[in-house]
Amino acid sequence: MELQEAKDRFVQAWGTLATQWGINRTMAQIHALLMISANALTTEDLMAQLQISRGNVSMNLRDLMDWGLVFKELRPGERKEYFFAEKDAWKVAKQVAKERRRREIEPVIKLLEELRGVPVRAGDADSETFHATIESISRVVNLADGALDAAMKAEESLILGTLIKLLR
Amino acid sequence: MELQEAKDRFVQAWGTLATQWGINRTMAQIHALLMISANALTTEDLMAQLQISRGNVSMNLRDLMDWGLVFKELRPGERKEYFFAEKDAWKVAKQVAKERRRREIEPVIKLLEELRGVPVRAGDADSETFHATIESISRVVNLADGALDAAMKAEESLILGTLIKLLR
DNA sequence: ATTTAATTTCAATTATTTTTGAAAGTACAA
DNA sequence: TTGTACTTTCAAAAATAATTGAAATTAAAT
Repeated sequence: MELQEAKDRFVQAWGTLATQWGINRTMAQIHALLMISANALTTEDLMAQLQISRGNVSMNLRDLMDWGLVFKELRPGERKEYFFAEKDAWKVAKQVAKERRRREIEPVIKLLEELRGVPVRAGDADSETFHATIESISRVVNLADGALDAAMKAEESLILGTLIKLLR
Repeated sequence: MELQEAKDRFVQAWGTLATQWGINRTMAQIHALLMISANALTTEDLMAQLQISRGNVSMNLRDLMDWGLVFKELRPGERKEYFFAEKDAWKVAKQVAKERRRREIEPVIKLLEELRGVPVRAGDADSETFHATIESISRVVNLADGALDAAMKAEESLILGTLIKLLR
């Protein structure tokens, strides 16, 4: 396989995977392309390589920067902006975990806290099931939240070591 | 808050969360409703409570059964089918992890293996970056794959214990 | 065998999300 | 200050995903 073909396959596959996880295909493709590029790229480069419009590149780059996955580089004497991505996948995973935790898990934890406060009516099967399920979900969500927090703070090697212990 | 209001809020919130994770809103709502219902529900119940069509219920129930999250109950002497969900959130999480791993992670691992096989051209910065990034992603994806596998096999208490160790 | 009570399927519709492209905005240079 | 080279914005269009509803299908009861 040629390098160019390999790159294309990677960018394509990453875009497809992203849609299955609620992430915009183009955003994932831009990110993938920046991750495998040795040099920072311009808007023009991204437009040409992914065959997409200027506006699309601009908006998705902004989102990627909001997610803390892509950065802007300004070169002295040049007007146009260059973009590059963090290439260490462990750092990327930690950043994604951090953002999803903040944006999605935290609001859910708040809702679950509220729902746990709804009074149980003893003898009412529906009320009891509701409570038991909310409690069960709370436990797991808090567990996941703690796991993400731990992973965010941990080194990759520490997680790996822990895993090996878990697996044997 | 009334029980009915609490249930509605939960079903609604779960549907919204689902869309952020690439899961169909209605599928998540049906699942949520079955999780907090003491009794198995019929297609009619789901249609009425979620205000959706028969076809929609039918298709999403099939998907939920494919995911191993919802089951069918046949009552002697009754023609219609009753549906219920696993209510233990830890078991649900394990099942989801198992399915996503099978459906999504495994194909990615296969692709990454292939891309790792593409020969590096020493001195070519783009080729070297491509390789380094693919290697880095492979490490993290395999780590996540192992973590999911471990979590699938582990008891909740074991994960919790491990987490506490990680956190201190 | 026929009727009946249900479920499933899928083409057409509707809703949602993404993308475009051109106008507006920004800011550097002359 | 005007022009130039770029970036951002956003209403409209296009693409994609979800939903409907009625016909087809299934299978239990008569």
